[in-house]
Amino acid sequence: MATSTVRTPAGAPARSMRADARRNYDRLLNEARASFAEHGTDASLEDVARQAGVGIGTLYRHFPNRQALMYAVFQEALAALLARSRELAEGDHPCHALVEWLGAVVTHTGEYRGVAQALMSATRDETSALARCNTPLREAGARLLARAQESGAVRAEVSIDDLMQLTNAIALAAEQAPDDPALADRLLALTLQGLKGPAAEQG
Amino acid sequence: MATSTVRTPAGAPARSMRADARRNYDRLLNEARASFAEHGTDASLEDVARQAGVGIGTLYRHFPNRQALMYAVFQEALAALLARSRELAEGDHPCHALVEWLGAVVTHTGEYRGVAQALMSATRDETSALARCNTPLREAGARLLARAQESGAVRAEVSIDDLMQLTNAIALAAEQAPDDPALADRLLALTLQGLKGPAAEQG
DNA sequence: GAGCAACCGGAGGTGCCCTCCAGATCGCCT
DNA sequence: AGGCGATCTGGAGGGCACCTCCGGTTGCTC
Repeated sequence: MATSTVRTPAGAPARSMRADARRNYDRLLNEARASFAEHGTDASLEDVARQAGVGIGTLYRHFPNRQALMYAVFQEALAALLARSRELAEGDHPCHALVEWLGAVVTHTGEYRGVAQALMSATRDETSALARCNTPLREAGARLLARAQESGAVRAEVSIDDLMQLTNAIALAAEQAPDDPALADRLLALTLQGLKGPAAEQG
Repeated sequence: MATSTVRTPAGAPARSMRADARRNYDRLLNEARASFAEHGTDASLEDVARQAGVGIGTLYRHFPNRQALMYAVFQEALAALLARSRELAEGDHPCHALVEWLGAVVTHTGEYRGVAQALMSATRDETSALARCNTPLREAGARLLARAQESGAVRAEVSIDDLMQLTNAIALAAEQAPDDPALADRLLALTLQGLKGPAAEQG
């Protein structure tokens, strides 16, 4: 996966683009970012095109569907998350690292309302461009989880798929309650510690 | 809250309805139930009306918006959940009862794709008819949680709001992965037990 | 600067949402 | 029984968004 200086969002054109095309591509991407952040990922694509000063046909030329656009927008958040995972993988507190990274996932996902949902459904839909986001995320998470499990801090039965799915679910819950920004943290803490108290029955 | 033999879905007419009106109301409700189950709660309302053999205007007369229709459809599941909670509240295993009830919530929610999401956003939107679903659910959950906490099986800091939100989130995750029906159970189990293993660091 | 491939953009077909109101229908009342 | 008003019906219609398609335009190459 060659991540050169030029965006290569697996489906959007990367190699030598005509100057006007690149200009429009960038405008669209910027406008989509702003629009998704403000109105969520179900913002009107015609609005995005209009705001970008570009015809709707041009938008669809560059991004054949909404998912492709979301993928492109989500790219940099993805890169940041992968970088963070590498950073955390070198620290001394595997469990803490895992939880902190999951928190970062939730935060980044929450930047655009609707991304969590889209990522979740994309998990099982190979055809979606967004599915390509999930694989690297999953692998980054898997490394952190494995380390935490080796250290004994996390139970061995926990699977990375379940954990990522739950994290996405938490992100989704958090974005439904924008007036309670600490919700995500509390839910993650809940996940970490579980419900069980001192006198827990055995399940 | 008088639950007589006649449906009284708080917004849909209850008192003496003309015979033709009641007939259409019932047809619409049945068709909506089927349609939501098959296509999710974002099914076309015009389809619902068409399938019910009724004009679109009639649908909107009875259910001023999609939420009202969802509310009416979700009523019986809601009643079942409340009944189940009363049943479980009398058993001997408070923690087990709580978890089982949460499982039932996830199951019923999952019958209609989209309900989990709608319920979650309705939590913070008083104007929505669906918000009226949440309050009784929350209270039923609160009773079960309180009992589990009194018995010491569940940590005292856990709040019912967080727990319900997380449960909804799990329901949502589960409905995104229809090919893995056990996902919800695993995620609930994860919530119950937490990630922590034998040598957990303190968080 | 000529030619052509790449690109632009918006008209247009489709589908859905929701409103509105003229006409059909019901059921009470005499 | 039959009339009459309140109630209900249904679909036309305006608005919006999606996405496709293709005539016209632009940038790049030689």
